[in-house]
Amino acid sequence: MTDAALHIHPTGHDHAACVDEALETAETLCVERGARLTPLRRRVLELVWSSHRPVGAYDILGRLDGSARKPAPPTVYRALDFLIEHGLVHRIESMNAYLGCNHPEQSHTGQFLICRECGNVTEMDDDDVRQTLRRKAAERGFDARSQTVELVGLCATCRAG
Amino acid sequence: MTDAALHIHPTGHDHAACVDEALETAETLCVERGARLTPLRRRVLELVWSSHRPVGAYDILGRLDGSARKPAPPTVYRALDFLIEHGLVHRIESMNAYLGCNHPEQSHTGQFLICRECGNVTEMDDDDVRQTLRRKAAERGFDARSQTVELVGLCATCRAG
DNA sequence: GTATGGCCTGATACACTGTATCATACTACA
DNA sequence: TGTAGTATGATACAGTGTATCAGGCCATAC
Ligand SMILES: [Zn+2]
Ligand SMILES: [Zn+2]
Ligand SMILES: [Zn+2]
Ligand SMILES: [Zn+2]
Repeated sequence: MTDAALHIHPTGHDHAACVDEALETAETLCVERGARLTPLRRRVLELVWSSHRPVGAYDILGRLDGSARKPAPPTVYRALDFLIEHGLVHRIESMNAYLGCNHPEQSHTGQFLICRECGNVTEMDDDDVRQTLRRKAAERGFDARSQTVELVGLCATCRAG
Repeated sequence: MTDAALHIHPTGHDHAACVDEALETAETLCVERGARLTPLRRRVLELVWSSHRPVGAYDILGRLDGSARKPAPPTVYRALDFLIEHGLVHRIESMNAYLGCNHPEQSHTGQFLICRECGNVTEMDDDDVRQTLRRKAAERGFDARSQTVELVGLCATCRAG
């Protein structure tokens, strides 16, 4: 599972540490909330975190295949639903794919920066942006309850390279 | 979709005028640009404009059926690609559906206010929002080239009603 | 200890969304 | 008229997501 293709993040950071931290945070959070991070859900979360690029549900499904049984689509989607509900994973709407969140403490919807070159996605989670959108919508009489913000462009690394 | 979402609230506006204007603007624009707004593309645009709610590709496909021949999916998707390319239609990523644009003069990507009650969607196209997002992304070294902004909430009418 | 109820997973089948590919028809222009 | 480019028809398939029912696991109550 240490597929090199999954670790092409150009910053050369220690991604194993990202995964470890994400899993540990998830454990802690679920204990606090009385939510059950079952082995399956934990495994799905780990697979979502296999890189900083969004992962498709069927990619996850395929990689779960290594286990004894061959799970079916609902298995993955249910696990993803759980993880999303607890803020551990975000869905990238424009890609039909899923991305791990690295600060799931408070539930939120971030803003996503999608690099069209390397495919990496980073989350902004900027409160100014959130408030600006809320206000601009309110000026038009619209009460915004959830926000989807996804920007496509070039990340710092790919601009430099 | 819930029953409520299927209900178009009675804003009482003359929607036939919306459609007429949209089609006329499209005609003009395509002539200016040397683009060919063929009967099929015009019909698809008309169907997208059948309401202020995003329309699915297969909904369009179904309604095209009234014609002599029964078109296939690629027919609709190609027409939609053309319309999107010319800014006449936007794709709502979070709904896998398509919405007519009422100011397609300059190509743009707007911000969409999606009412979860009535399903109507209005476009903001606010330059402050656009610039704020560009700037915030740039602060993180990210060069944003396109933006997807979709807010879900309650429209003015549904809040009042 | 057993029963009950809730939650999690397995499994089948299907619905919805979008694309690859090749063939045919139409348009514009030389 | 011939030809190149564009638009549509048609078939088949790929990718994404859900409905539904059945079985398994675990905690609490009796
Ligand atoms: Zn990492
Ligand atoms: Zn990049
Ligand atoms: Zn209207
Ligand atoms: Zn509404």
